[in-house]
Amino acid sequence: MTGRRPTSADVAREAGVSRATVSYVLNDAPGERIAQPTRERVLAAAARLGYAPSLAGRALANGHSDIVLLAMPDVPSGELTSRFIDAVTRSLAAQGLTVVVHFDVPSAPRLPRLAAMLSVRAVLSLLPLPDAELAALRRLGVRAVPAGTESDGHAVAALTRRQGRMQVDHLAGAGHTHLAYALPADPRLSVFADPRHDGVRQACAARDLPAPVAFTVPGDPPAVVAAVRALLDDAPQVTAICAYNDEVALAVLHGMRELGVAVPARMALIGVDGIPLSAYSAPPLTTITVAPAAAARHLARVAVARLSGDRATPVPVEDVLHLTPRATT
Amino acid sequence: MTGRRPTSADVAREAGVSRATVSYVLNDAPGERIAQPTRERVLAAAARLGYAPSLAGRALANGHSDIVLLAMPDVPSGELTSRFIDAVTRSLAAQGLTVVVHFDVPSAPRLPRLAAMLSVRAVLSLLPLPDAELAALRRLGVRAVPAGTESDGHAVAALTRRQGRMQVDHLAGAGHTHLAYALPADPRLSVFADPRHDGVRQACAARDLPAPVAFTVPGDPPAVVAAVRALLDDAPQVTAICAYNDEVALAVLHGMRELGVAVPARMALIGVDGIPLSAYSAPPLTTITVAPAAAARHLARVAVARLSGDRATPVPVEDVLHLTPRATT
DNA sequence: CGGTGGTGGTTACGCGCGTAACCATCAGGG
DNA sequence: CCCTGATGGTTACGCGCGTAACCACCACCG
Repeated sequence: MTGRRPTSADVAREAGVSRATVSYVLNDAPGERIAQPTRERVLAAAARLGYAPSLAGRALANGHSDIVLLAMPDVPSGELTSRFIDAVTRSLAAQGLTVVVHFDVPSAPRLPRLAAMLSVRAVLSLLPLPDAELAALRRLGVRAVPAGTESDGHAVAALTRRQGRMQVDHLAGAGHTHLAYALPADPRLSVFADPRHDGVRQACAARDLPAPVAFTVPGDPPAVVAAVRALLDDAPQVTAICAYNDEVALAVLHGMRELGVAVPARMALIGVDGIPLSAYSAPPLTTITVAPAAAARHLARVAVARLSGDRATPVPVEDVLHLTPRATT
Repeated sequence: MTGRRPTSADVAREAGVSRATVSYVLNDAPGERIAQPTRERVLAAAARLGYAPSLAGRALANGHSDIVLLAMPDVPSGELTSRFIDAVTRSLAAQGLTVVVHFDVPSAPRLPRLAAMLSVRAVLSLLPLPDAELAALRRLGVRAVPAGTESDGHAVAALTRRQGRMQVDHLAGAGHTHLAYALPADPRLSVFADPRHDGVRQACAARDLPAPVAFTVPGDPPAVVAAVRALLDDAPQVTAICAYNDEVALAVLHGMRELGVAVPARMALIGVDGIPLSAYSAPPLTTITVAPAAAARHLARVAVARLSGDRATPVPVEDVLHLTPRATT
């Protein structure tokens, strides 16, 4: 009694039936052959004992568990990430699947090995998986479901590109023609920064504007000032900057302030994310605000839909992204 | 061959030995009874087949898996969180344990049930667990290992309190005697905000200063201005503010700017965290910088040490926290 | 030559579960 | 009265693994 968790045999004994009956009842067997009173006795006994089936036993018998492994890439994770995990967990739980998160830190068992060990039902991944891992997973008979690939409209990339286009739409609408794109220094962010850059380029091309001037914003304040000065010297025709995100934008803003550049008179600036601090800069930052809950729901829906094979009807983009005009444009 | 993953029986056949031998070799059985040439044949066969033991089978035989469930609280997670997960994963992997993360979102199977299903070795948790969950886990025979409790020096609380004390040390050292403490609005943050508040109070008491005036900083800009104005009106003697973290500090700074209050001349301000943006405000923010990697290692070490029952030798606090003096003090 | 003690394996079993195959009981029809 | 067909269960087996118990073999000693 003490410490040992109850097994289906305990439930069977308690209910006065065989173990098989317990199994049939608790799994709602398709060929329903158990009488109602018996069912109820079993359910009552299970409840009384606080019975929870052992995943190990079940996985062994079934050949696979009901675990879906969610592979998170090695990128700095923020609110969006945790909301995404939340949303995925929630919607898969509704299908009886349990989500377990694996952070792809350069340590720890590699993804395929862990997937094999857990006998997972599928591997879900927000970003495209490396080809090598994909192949290894397939070889193990594991369903790998990246939320899309670059070619067929990878969900994250699509959303990210869209943000870049919205930045350009706003700036071009205000009459700007020569734009720059401010990249973050952390190379791990390129999975997001590159598609956003693409979006900016595409939008410029669509409007017959010259290609945006790309420059990288370093991590420490003096270097930021130097980078901004270099941009002003090298590309004096630029009058507006699309920043990778609000953090980069606020760094650039700091550089402008240090150099005495008037914002937005001489240089307009727009970010992405709508972090709380974007409202508190001097001047407050214009940005493309992301509704994290809606974005996460959108991405989770795409991912989960691919799990069942079909394509999701995406959340309308207006619910996920919208322009927050403030004082830097 | 196609799709089916290899079992230890496959390895045994391949190596021309019995399954038991395979098991002994691969687990490095303590009473080493297998000859070296045989060992090597088995290891080679396992490698050739890409064998990975099934956790399900192993868990069933052992009565428990080698999984440690890391329970993450429902708090906004930042860089520290992911670094902590990384550090824990890394150090437990060294002990042959696999970390699996469960995000305590209000959906999804509750922690005790998931722990039972996975036959986990232990449940690790950064913050103290609710008593109800703790009891449920114990009843299931699962070792629950919160990284300390409030009473005996809970690791996160200790670190957090320390930050509050460091804030006061700096301000009092500069001659300030009447302090305020700026609380965040999000109630989920109280697990961190409260101990930090404690630290501030303790440090004030230790120096015979009056207790700090607490006030809450709301989420939207106009409300922030109002809150700051209220503080200035209600407690005009206050000359310095300890903010819960840099975000709160930057919000307060915005309020000061809007009200034309001179910082630091009329009001000094200090944050906690050392987020990148703290360097880019006008004026740049003085703060208690947290080295996220070191902090995560420290917390992970405490948690992992408790798993093996003993107490960790903590990382020297100077490696984790240090003062970054800038222009707001 | 019989016993004795290693050495290097093998055989046998059970962990908790799902499920195919089987069986007891009873009502109804020929 | 026997056979048939439901109905409502039960018994038996195997999933992949760890490990206790067992055994074949050989060297050595008395």
